Amino acid sequence: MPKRFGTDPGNEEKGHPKRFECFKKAKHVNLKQLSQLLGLSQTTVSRALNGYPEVNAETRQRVLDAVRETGYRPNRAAQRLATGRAGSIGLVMPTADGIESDVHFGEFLAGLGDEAVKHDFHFVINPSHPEEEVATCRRLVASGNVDALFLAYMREKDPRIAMLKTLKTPFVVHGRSIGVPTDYPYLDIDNTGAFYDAARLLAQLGHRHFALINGPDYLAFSIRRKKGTVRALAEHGLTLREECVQHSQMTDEHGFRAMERFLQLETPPTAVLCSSTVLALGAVRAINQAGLKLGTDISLIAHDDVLPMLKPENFMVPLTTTRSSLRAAGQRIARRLIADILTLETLPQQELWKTDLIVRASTGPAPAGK
Amino acid sequence: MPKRFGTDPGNEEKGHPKRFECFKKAKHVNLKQLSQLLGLSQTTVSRALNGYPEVNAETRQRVLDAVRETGYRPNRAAQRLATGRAGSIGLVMPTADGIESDVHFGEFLAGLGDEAVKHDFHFVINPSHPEEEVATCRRLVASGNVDALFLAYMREKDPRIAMLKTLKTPFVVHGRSIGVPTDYPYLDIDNTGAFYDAARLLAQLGHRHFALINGPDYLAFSIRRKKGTVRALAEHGLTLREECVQHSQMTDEHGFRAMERFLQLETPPTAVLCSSTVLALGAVRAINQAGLKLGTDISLIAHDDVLPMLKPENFMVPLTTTRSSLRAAGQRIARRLIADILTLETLPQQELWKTDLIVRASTGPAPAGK
DNA sequence: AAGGAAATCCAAAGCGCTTTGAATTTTGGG
DNA sequence: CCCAAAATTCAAAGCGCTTTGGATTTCCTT
Repeated sequence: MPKRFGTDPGNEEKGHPKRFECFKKAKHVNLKQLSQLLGLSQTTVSRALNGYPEVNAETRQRVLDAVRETGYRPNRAAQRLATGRAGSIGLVMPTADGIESDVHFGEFLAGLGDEAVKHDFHFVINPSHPEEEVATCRRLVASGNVDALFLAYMREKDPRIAMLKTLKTPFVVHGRSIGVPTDYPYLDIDNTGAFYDAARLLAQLGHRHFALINGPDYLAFSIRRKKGTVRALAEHGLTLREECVQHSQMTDEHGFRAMERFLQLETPPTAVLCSSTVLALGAVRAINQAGLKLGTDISLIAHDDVLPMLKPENFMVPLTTTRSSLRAAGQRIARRLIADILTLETLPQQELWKTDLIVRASTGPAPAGK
Repeated sequence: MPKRFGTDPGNEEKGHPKRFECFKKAKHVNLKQLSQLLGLSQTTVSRALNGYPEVNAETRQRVLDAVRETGYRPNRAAQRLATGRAGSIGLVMPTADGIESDVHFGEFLAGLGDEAVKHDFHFVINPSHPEEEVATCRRLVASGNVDALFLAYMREKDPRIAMLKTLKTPFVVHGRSIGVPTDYPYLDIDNTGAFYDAARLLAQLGHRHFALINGPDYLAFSIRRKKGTVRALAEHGLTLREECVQHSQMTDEHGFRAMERFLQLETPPTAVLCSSTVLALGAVRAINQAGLKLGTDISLIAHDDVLPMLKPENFMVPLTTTRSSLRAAGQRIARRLIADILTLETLPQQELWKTDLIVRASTGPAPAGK
């Protein structure tokens, strides 16, 4: 039971506002006070601040200066009420047994937060079983608590996209679906290209037997990475054997088991691609355990999301990687989402980031005779 | 530059509200409409909904029924403006090179979100270098964008607590600091007890040489876990050798290296405690690599935060663990935080959760003669 | 120098909710 | 049956911002 407030302390100010302003450690100035201070109307000040054109340049400058001096910050709740915008972005966090509430998510989130906090944007974090993602999205939008949505963990023919397009809520997708028109706003990295480049490098180094330790097979990025790999191999007259492909959560353990399995094959691979440095961790372990020398007996390239806690250069044998910062992607998406909200123009923007291929010690020429 | 709206579509409703209400797929009912519908004043309806006592029981029921029928949901922005409460909770996310924006954080966050979304609470996620945490907290509170703070990653004599106590913003700490009065609201698990229990079990099984693979040495939970271990050993006339203690980020790699190092000692430990299943992953790997048999040659107990992606029962040799769900902690803290905000009573509540000690196959009697 | 367009600026009306201060109805004791 | 106290209910005043619809001024054209 909420209890009633006593007399609102704010009322006591009424008598001698000036006095109290000194005491109450700069109790936030509000628009009214600011405009009085400037001898302008609230309208004009508001417009000056929000970049409307019908304000004299000089006046605007005066306002801006005053803002700096007084430390004025508009009350977000009031803005939200007046504009009808919620000032926050929603994100559905997949979460269930065996589903990746993983390292990668945290890193990405840090990027989002980084940017959002600069603009006083909030988050509504809505954990959801992957099965119910569509419903959760819809509910989130309907709640009116968010004015933009962030989507990730795209699948093939992901139903969320079509659904979101019917609503008028802006959204940005991290990744791209497959098999649906790509006319929605997204930010993705060139997964196909990354693994194409990586595989090609290894092929050029003479490797003929490849393996791929990938993410879950239902996620779009996994599919693309495989495609890139296959394509590069094809160009060298090589194929990727199905028994040399692993699809699973990107944990160390899965990396380990996959590699272990590969090494027991009749003709084990000498070149391995990993979808994450986390997977690589396990794979390298298996390689060591088998007594093989990374970079000599077997080459490995991993995709590096630039997780601060797992740096490829710190591996015993530094890892060759395709690199793209997950955090940077988070920042960028937050920026776009916020821009969308503020301008109200949902330009279906698409961005595809190239990855860097960074050669370190884990890659070398194919061992002779293999 | 924000562009001006056209004529507000909402205005068109004015003429024939009834008509449009049918079209605009149940455009949210607001308090005014609801009260008219009931033939009551907004005041009364508002009070009925917020649990104020001066409302007739029958009237309240009528209101509640109407809410159910109309699907009325108060506009949060308006509430925030009227009450001055922000309806959101702030969290400072430590993030820097080598700092754990780790798995554990994501899991905890899922718990927070789970609960918060039920009450329409938002988050303000503020990444910050650990060095600047105090300043970030202060700024976050000053921004007026949050009305409660969540703190984690407690250190010894953590300065944030004293700071927060001077502010009037409610907060809940996940964990407990050390060396400062514990008169603040916290939720912690009994780390000392957990590791005491674990170490005692191993001692009872005849183990005499112990090792501890712990989290960062500056974090309170690490300190407590070590203390619990030492205490249990002392009761059995044993000591924990300094060279058998590892403090580091809780990654697989650190677990591996630590274990590797231990096994090279003159007298290697036969009993190992790990602060996380993630660490255990690495440790187990090192054990296998050394050709030792887990549960026979060497026993291991890990603390299990119940990460969905790393279940102790799925290890090759299922892990004996001390268990406490991180996600449950997140939920509980969110609940408390929200309660604090709504009732405005900052009762300095303390909770200390006991952990479960679950015996699986990774523990066994000390090998003979060791 | 007059008239109209363009440039600026303003008063006031909300946005949807909470809370105050007072009115109205019930209830209970004498 | 009357009156004060208790129980209910209400009208109206904000909360701080945005936006509409004018008002006022300035600047050009002819």
